[in-house]
Amino acid sequence: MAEEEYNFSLIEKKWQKRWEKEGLFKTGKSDRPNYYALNMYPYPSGVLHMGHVLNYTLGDVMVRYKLLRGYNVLSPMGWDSFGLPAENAAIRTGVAPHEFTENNIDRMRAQMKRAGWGYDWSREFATSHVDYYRWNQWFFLKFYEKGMVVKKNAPVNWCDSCQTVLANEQVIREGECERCGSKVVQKDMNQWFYKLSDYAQRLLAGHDKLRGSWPDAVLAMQEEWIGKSVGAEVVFTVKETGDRLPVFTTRPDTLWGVTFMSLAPEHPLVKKLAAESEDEAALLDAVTRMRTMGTSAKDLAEREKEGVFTGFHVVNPVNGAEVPLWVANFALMTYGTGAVMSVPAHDQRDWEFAKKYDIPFVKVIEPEDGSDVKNWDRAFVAQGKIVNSGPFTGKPDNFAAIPEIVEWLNGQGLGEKRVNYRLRDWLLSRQRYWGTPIPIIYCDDCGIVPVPEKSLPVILPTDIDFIHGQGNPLLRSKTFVNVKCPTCGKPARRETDTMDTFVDSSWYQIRFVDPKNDRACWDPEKVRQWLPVNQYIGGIEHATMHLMYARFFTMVLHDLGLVDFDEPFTRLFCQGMVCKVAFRCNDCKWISAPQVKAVRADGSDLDEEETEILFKRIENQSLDEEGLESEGYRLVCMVCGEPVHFEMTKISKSKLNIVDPDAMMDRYGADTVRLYMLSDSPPDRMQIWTEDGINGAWRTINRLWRLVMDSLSKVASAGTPIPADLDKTNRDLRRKTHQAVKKVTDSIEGGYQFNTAIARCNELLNFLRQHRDAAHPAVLRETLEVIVKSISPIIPHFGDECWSRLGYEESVFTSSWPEYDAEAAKEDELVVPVQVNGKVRSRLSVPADTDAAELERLALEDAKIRALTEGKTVQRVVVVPGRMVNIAVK
RNA sequence: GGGGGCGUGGCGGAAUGGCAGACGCAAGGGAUUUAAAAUCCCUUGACCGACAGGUCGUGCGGGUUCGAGUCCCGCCGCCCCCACCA
Repeated sequence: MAEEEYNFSLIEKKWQKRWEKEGLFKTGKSDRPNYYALNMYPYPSGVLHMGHVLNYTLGDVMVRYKLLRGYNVLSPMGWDSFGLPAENAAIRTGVAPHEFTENNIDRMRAQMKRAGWGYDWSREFATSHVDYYRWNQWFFLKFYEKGMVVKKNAPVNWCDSCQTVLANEQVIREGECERCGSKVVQKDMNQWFYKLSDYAQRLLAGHDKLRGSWPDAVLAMQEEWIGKSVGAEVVFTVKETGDRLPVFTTRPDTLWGVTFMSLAPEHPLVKKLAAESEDEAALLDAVTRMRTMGTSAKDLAEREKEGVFTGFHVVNPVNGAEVPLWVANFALMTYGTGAVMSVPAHDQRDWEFAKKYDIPFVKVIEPEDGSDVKNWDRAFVAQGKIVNSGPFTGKPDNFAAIPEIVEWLNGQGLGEKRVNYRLRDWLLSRQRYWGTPIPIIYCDDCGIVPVPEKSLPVILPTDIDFIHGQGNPLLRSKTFVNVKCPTCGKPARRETDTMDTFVDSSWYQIRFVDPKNDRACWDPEKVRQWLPVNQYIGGIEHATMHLMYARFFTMVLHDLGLVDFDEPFTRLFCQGMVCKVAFRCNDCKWISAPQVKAVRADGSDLDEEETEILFKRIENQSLDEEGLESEGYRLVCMVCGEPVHFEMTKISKSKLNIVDPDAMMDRYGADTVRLYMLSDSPPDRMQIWTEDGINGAWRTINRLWRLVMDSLSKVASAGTPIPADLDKTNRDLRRKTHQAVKKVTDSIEGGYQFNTAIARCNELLNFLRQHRDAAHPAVLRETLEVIVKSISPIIPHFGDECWSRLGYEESVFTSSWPEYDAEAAKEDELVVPVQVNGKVRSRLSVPADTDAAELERLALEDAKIRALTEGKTVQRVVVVPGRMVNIAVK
């Protein structure tokens, strides 16, 4: 038999050309039901990484599956092309950002085509093109008219390395910049904001709609980020000056226990009181010191509570008590009112502060044991009896009494119910060049003047000098900055800040339905046809950034009457991280695998083969650090000789454990890479990359190929009917085939379980390999077609090649998903386990339709069972026909 | 401190409350080969046993059930997110 090697390189190119030529993924009007599948579009960094490969492969499998299921599928791709890397490259190399961006797009588009991902490229756009970003400006004006965008002075996050402010959401763990990882500092600045916080309640309420179709983790993160808390606002008064001082509290039940008041260092009242203070300088000094302390989570956790007494007092409205007013480093200006009523007996933070500064404790909630605050070693925060609290003294359950207390406060005019959110407004301005210019003009006479709609777009100028450390280059572009005031015509100046690039990604999913429209942002008819997105796929790192902004933006667009839905993504799927073992040297930090040397405990070298085996075991986790040591090996750094440790971690440049998708496709082809990414684990879990793993996927493809090729001479021509009177082997083969159809379909429909779908195909493949010689030609064809179709969304080039070898002219993706024949899948004989007291003791081979009574009879008659039940009392027999028999004996 | 997720062989992982370990990787043995690669066949949870077979086994402790990896309660461990949020 002539062996034909699977030539992936020729085959993949051939089918990519055909799909493009035949417009397989071009979408227009159709009678079929619509399905909009979207993957998070990439920033054009220039190269795809493995995270992209997993993301886009998942999306592509769904697109092809839905095509086979008869849908009219929209699968677009574009570029999130504004942002810092292009601008930084310009500073470094002198290449203009647009040029850098275009080059990167060309490279990545070629990589995407090579991976075989099917997109409607006629819809492609890049957000840095004026045809796109002009609509950012148009939306800005619409938001402005509606009062959804404001300019305000506020404490903001400043990244010194990126030379720009950042939104709250873009400061990640430990107070680092989301882009560059540098420490972020707080500054007071006058900036543009979208009023995200106005939508806190709507964003939260929307979760009801999304629950079940978005990952729980994402909803939980958003909920946490929105941070709703219900409580009361109570107005205290500064005794000496009469200034009103409202506070927010979730614990109005402890109002009678307030023994001091804390102001955030940035609180406006601090400056005012300092001016009236006897020792202004000392107070301001202390406050300044507090403000310059770090704000990262780590800093905060390690930092001691610190404060300074202002010399002033406040009056507690519920009982007239006069308590000292402090400035404290734990009070945050950005939450509540910036002032905290402090109850040391019933709040751990206040407890610590009061201990340090010797402030009194007043017990107002009594624990069950009746103990006193003197005997506590920490604040009492659990449920208890209200004591020492005016009209509420004696209430048995403090938490249950809260609504009543709030009601009373309201009646007395002392306070009212208040819902507070942690969510802050979305800081929009960026002091950088490569973004959408904010369409605003500043006029000395007219103030802030929005650019009139008819003067849009405000085009980002290209005559720009990029100089490192000189701030936003737009400031130096006289032709850009100098402009006439649209209202009075006098000389005025343009806003030089640009928009956060997350504005671009907040509505790109809508633009894809009408990407070339130059008269409107979109045609409402096309939007109605496609949106909201049926299935969105991307990384979970966007849970509180992009995904939150896009939801907000959609809600505002809805309220502006521009769309008639208010959630952008009906279903969301988040893929897991792609990980690989990484090596860390004590001295040089992360090092790449080739820089690691394995030696024996005595320092002697290993030969090449031993080394290879050892590293393979480390890579596939069959050897951990302990095992390595106990086997008498250790790893050393080839650069400095220091010991080396290893761990499984996300593939990244900085950890030096990257896998280059191009190199993998050179070696194994796109289909093998795709198959491997999906075959091992469920796609929402961590994926581990190993050489052995990709090699296994390569073997699977070749096994399949040989099976199909070796069968070609035997398969009947398409359409040959399957005879009615098949022998047992052929009936078995048909049964397995149709059981596989059902299982594969369920695996895909039941939530992206491609690992089990692939396993089912493998099972069928293994079965067919054993029985191919006995297979009837028509049955053989049926089975082969099921395998090829089922696997084709995952390895599409392979699928189409096999499909054409099976004699079809058209692409497999224009055919239809295999049809499940329940009759053929039915078992005619079953092996039913018989348990005694829950343990399997025997098995019965019976016709599939044997009823319960018959099963019970057969089970009790079974020799093995009788031996075990002899002399005992059968108490109960549970029979589940077709499943099992359980006999309870004593 | 709060929230989310997870815990099954040497590894990734399968199991509508009903035969635990599908499928794959790694490992061992064999066939083929001058040799290697590739391919094909067999074995592979642990323990006892020559075999037949038996015993134990899904992080730990309880519970519900004829029957629990799966459901309930209480622990332990790991991962992720948030965190001086009043």
